[in-house]
Amino acid sequence: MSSSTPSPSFYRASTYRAEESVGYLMKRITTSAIQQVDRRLQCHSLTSAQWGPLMRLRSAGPSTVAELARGLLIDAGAMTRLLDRLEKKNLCRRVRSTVDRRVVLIELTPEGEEAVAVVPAVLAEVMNAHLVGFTEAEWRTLVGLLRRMVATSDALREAGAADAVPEVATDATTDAEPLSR
Amino acid sequence: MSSSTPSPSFYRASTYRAEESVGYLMKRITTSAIQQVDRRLQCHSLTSAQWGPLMRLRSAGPSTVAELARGLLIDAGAMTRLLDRLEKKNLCRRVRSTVDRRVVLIELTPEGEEAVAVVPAVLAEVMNAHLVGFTEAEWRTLVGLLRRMVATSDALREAGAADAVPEVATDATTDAEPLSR
DNA sequence: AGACAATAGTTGCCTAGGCATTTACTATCC
DNA sequence: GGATAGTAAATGCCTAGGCAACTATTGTCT
Repeated sequence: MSSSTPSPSFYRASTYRAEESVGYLMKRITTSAIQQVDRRLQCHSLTSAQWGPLMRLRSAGPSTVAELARGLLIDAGAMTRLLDRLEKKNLCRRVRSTVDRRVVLIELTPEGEEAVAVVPAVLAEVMNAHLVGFTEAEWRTLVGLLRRMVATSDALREAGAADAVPEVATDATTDAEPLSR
Repeated sequence: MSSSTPSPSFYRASTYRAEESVGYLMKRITTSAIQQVDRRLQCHSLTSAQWGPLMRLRSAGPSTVAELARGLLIDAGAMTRLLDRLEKKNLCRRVRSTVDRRVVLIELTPEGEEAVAVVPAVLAEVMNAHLVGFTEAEWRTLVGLLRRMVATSDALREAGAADAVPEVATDATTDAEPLSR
């Protein structure tokens, strides 16, 4: 492995400025979006973290804790506690699997289905509001560029996971280590 | 107020899918970037939240708690506690202002300056790594689009703050005396 | 001068996420 | 068939952010 394209040099340590960083810009945008969504959902007593699992359960049906955590990019432990809060609010429930008694299936309650029903409209509204002034072509361009970055980040993660394996892995046969640790 | 351009309809409630949402895509990218930065800075015992204030202090010099919080898009209370941790690690120090005894100026310690020195290189490296495959033109396009979204989100926030003021607001005599702030 | 509002910072209470460890259960290997 | 490794979920300890209440200080207005 590690035969990847070299990184570009758009940013350099000596000239790095947050205002030009795509990371900082994205942080500002996502902060705003989360805030707007929160504001619209607080009357439904849903927080920014809580509609995620509910939406996922709605579209994919009953799922395990691990599946939800992976899909929402959070830790399994955090997911357990998030589900505790949702279950306390009676929006979802845990059902122990009978075939493999380790796994817990999470499913929406009727109240959960009702609560999550308003979410897609809110998300669409907030996203659209942040894209005021964009043409459809510009929007598609943006989505395309972001998708490429997501793919790159996935590749980065895989590469990192590979060299994070302290076992057998690569003992002395690593011909190139681009960014290891 | 409220004479703004109507929002586009790129997203609709009935067809909303996370995979096409710029919000979800940005979340995935920023999650990855934060993770990568954390990994590279953990040997310097700096977390993803902690290099922010240090960088800001480095480039802008001693600042107040409120300035830091605003620049880093976090709550003032959270900033107080973050500074507690940084001060405990001896990376910055609080100095009570003599002209206005309410304000606390935060300044880097020598250890803080040393610790933050490596940060720009890490940020540049991680950003570049996420932009593998991008031409410079594509990168500039992306930054341009993101900047427009940031401007839109700022406008959204202002508008929201405006209608969130239930008080005096526009009484009829407000335009007469713009005196002090 | 004294009442008043505004501001800067802090603190308490809540949700939230990361990481390491633990517990229960399952699969595998000899 | 029994030790062992692996897996799913949960738990403890940490950092972290939002919001509301509070304290101390400053500015303003009459």
